[in-house]
Amino acid sequence: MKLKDDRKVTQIFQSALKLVAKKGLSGVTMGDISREAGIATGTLYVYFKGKDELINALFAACRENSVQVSFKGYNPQLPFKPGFKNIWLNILRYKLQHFEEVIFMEQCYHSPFITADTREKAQQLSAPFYALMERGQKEQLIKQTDTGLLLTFMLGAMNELVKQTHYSGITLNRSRINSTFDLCWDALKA
Amino acid sequence: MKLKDDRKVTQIFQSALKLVAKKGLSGVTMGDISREAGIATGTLYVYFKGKDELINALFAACRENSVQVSFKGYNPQLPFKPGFKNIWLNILRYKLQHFEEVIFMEQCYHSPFITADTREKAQQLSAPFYALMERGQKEQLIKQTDTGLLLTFMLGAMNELVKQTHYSGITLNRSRINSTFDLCWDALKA
DNA sequence: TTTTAAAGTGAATATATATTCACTTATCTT
DNA sequence: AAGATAAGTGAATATATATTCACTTTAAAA
Repeated sequence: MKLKDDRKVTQIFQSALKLVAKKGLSGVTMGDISREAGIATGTLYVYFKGKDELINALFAACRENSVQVSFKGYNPQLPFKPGFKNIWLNILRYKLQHFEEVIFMEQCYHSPFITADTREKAQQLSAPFYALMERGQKEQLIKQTDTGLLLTFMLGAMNELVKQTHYSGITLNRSRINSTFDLCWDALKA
Repeated sequence: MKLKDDRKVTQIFQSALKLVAKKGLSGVTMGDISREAGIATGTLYVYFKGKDELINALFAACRENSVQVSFKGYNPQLPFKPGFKNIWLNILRYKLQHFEEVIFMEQCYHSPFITADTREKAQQLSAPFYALMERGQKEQLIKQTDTGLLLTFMLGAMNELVKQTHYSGITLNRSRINSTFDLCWDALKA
């Protein structure tokens, strides 16, 4: 028999992301999403039990995807700084290319949609980032401050940078990206 | 005859902030707000034309207040770094003490509630911050990078730090605050 | 090709939420 | 104290939104 189409889920997700980035979580209805995705409202309920499940699934998917992409090409054998920059660039590129996800995740953080379970699973995916900072600290390259604080500082700054870049319409060229990296590195370096 | 009570507006604002921080903008209803404020739903409409106006007014009030507090005690005659740290501390303290506003502002940024006009007026209040960074650059103390970028970096990092602090339940003691300042300063300094 | 079951539909329904309004209460003025 | 006006109320109404379901379409299996 016919099978649920993965591409359709992607399409639903894309539509939801686009709308949330434009109108915020509070401004998006199931009707909006289905219209944007070019499907009937009822079809959303074929794929998801309801709005809550849709939002939670999208949240989880974004998180998994972004973490997975972040460590692409990272080789722990290589020296710390280039490895760190590699990951930093992966994160930045991902956020720039998936601006809508940045906004969506931010909006979700304080919404009643995201369940404790979803939140917890997302948090668990942070482990590799903590490990990275700890390595930098062991090698005396990174400040001996609470790793949670360092990560939050870095990722918070990056998020806001991505937003500013998006709104100002500036395209980050290589030199601009490098000077942005220097801001981060100078902050974190021991 | 009787006058609309300023304290009641404050009470409404406080209730809205508290609820938005807990449930997100999408999860808060006019009924919730009135219940939390201990008044009838109809009373909200004595003070505000509707939900939109309430949210916009709150947004503007938060923004004005935070900017005003930021420059408290700043004396441009004094050297840059202590003046900068003074402002930085003002901002951090404000955000820590008004955590709910941090969340509210973040949630609002991509909501359909905030009008272009409100947004513009908020943006105009940023001028003193830009001027501050420009001064630092003139004195060769701050990196010669786009001031918007520098500010975004700093404020984004601070926001996220405040959130992390809040969730982890850690109280920032003096030494912890200082090391956090060092992260910011090291990032920005020339 | 026919059969079968899942995928897809969208108008109808249920639910949640904003807003109104006829009325009550509080406060100021004379 | 009486009259006048604004503030406050909350049930009733209007509106927006999520969700359902009887039905149609599609595609795999027989």
